[in-house]
Amino acid sequence: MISQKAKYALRALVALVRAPAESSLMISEIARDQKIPKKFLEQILLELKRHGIVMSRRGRLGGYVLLKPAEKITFGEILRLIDGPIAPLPCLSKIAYRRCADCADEGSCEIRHVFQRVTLATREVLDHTSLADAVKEVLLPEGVL
Amino acid sequence: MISQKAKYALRALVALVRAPAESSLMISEIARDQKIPKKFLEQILLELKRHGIVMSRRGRLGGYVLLKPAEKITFGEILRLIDGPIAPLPCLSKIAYRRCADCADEGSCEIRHVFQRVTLATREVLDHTSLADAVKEVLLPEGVL
DNA sequence: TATATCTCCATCAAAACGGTCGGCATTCCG
DNA sequence: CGGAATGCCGACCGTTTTGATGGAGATATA
Repeated sequence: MISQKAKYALRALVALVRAPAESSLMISEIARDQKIPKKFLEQILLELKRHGIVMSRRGRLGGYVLLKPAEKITFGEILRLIDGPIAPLPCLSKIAYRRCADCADEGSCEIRHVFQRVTLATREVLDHTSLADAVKEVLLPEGVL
Repeated sequence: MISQKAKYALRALVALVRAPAESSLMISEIARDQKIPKKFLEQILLELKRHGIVMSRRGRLGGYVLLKPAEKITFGEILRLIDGPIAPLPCLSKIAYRRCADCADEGSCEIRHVFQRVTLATREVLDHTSLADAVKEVLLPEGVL
């Protein structure tokens, strides 16, 4: 399961993608529309800002905008940023590799072997699906992809 | 990430698969060989027993044996049993479906749409890989599958 | 009967999760 | 210039989950 926080982050970003071009959205707008606790969303957007996903303006007429084109922001990127590694085992993670303390030899670890396949399949989807893709898909009739 | 507990469960089961036919393994043997905290393993095996995966004998010469052939025990089954749903969103789970409180319409939820693909890919691997498969794979040279 | 094993229940510390609060900094508008 | 609206930031907090550990009891063998 992905965290509630990650879900909120993705929903907020989708909202920004759907916003009229060049216009920004305020935390409170997104919070209201997406039913996200406002103060929690604040934290999330701040984190996304620190990682260069969005930018913000303060004061009256403040708000958030995407910093990169929606085509260049993948689900994998956001998920790693909020929830950490995508791989189901630390010894399979790209961004946070750690040996399993109890594992004698990774090459002959049956569990690793199986989850390696899971990891590849998952990454295939998450690292090749952008926010733009996600928004587009929903507009199309069922089963197009 | 799967839990440490699930990892232990899978390692213990693999150990049972690898054990000489018809012979049982004691908690303490498995714990020693697989470097799993003994008391924790005890709980895990008990849980597997309650779910009909293994059976046990008490007293001197006691121990655990698989209750089903290794070909019939999948990674998905064990994982669901120990860690709960495999799906990354509650609204995509087979065994514990729950609506997302904040989601107006599942059909038009961009996030759900993307993670649906992840879920299918993950299930494809986990529900079609048995303990027997896992043990076999490791014996074979790289890249056979 | 002595001993080794599984069983069962209770407890526990640490971390993660999902928020919430209050104050400060910046920007706009009148 | 002053006030209001907005984002920024750090601290805090209650609950649940995780990863165990401890101890007494049941059961089987020799």
